[in-house]
Amino acid sequence: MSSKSPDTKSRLLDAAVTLLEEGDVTIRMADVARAAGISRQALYLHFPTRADLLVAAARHVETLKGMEQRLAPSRAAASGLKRLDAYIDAWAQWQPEIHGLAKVLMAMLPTDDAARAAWDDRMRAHREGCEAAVKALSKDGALAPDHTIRQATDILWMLLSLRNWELLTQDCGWSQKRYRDQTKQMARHLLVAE
Amino acid sequence: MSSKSPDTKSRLLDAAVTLLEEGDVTIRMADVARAAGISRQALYLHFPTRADLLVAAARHVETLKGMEQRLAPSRAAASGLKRLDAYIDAWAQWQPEIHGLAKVLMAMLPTDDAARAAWDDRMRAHREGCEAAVKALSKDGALAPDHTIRQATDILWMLLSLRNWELLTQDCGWSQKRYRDQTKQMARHLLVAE
DNA sequence: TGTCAAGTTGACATCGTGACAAGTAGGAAT
DNA sequence: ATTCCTACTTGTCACGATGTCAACTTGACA
Repeated sequence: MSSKSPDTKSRLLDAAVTLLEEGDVTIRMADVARAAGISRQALYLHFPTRADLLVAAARHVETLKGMEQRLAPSRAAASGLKRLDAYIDAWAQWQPEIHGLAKVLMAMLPTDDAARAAWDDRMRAHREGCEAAVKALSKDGALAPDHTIRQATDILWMLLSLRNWELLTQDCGWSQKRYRDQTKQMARHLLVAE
Repeated sequence: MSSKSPDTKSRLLDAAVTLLEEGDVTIRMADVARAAGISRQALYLHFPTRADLLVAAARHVETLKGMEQRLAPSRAAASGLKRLDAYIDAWAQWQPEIHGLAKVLMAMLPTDDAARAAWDDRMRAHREGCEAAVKALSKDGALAPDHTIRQATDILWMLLSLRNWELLTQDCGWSQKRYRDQTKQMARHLLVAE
């Protein structure tokens, strides 16, 4: 599969991720190649299109930053409520780190199918996390009775969307801590039975 | 100000809006010109850049569809709660109509300053609507005590964001009615004192 | 020594934006 | 009747970014 030189490939991905994290939204193939110290043409040997590169970068950043480990506290939580809180903790910490990349990917969604696929893939993974939290609540009998599992998952997924994080922290100027605490509280109001 | 031929200009805007509503995301200057029945170059006489055109289209669509009138029921509402509901009604009806345009504009936000300005302008107007609803609630003593006006406005604004509408109706498959009713209910849970 | 993988340079096609120039049709001014 | 102006025409061109193609180099391995 991934022939070529593996370290060059990851050097390219690292370079892409770094540029994206710096907020370079108009990231060009030439930029990434230069940042990784190879020629623009060689970049095409590893990633045939710009979309391929960005999609790979999106996956790379997750393994790079150990998303799995961060979710461990949530999975291990004793109660549904704690699981929900722990998931929101992990997610709130995660969001600013992937913001640069997410912005670029989001901008590509309307026009680029590959970006759309990568995005949907990541969002589905996130949705599963939401669903697990909702199910844990339900198991405890803590889920508000006016919601099905499906519907509650929809709501939590919406509440925790990247866009909402962006809106509250960037546009409304909420601090990271405030985002986290308020979001937890909102999740409770929306999902948890009194 | 707007010299040239006024009817050509609005024909161009109509054409742009129509194309955008059809969901043509990769809308090109040539497409709009052709749809309006003039040459591509003439289009540049009216709108110097693509961003100018799209920004004008964004403003055009609001006057075209009478956003002002639709907000009348909200403004006239007798209680804070009714005002909130009426505002959500108007907004829920509005969102699908501007979705195509909003998608294109949103895609331009990261790179285009003019698009950013137009977007911020629209969002600020929307935010003022949210704030008015929150203030009406507060006046009735119906606002949940753990929120300032500012904070409650932030939350309502987030809840009613276009992205959330998109997420719930497109990705989660909620019907328009369900979006409306659920959103009303969520707004109550988040903002209204019990 | 020959071969293969990974990269190099350089030229090129394509597409959309936007600038620029020169020409034309029709109406209004004097 | 002529002149001027406005809105529009056609045509050309520069630019920037993506992606393709061909020919050459270099280092490792067998």
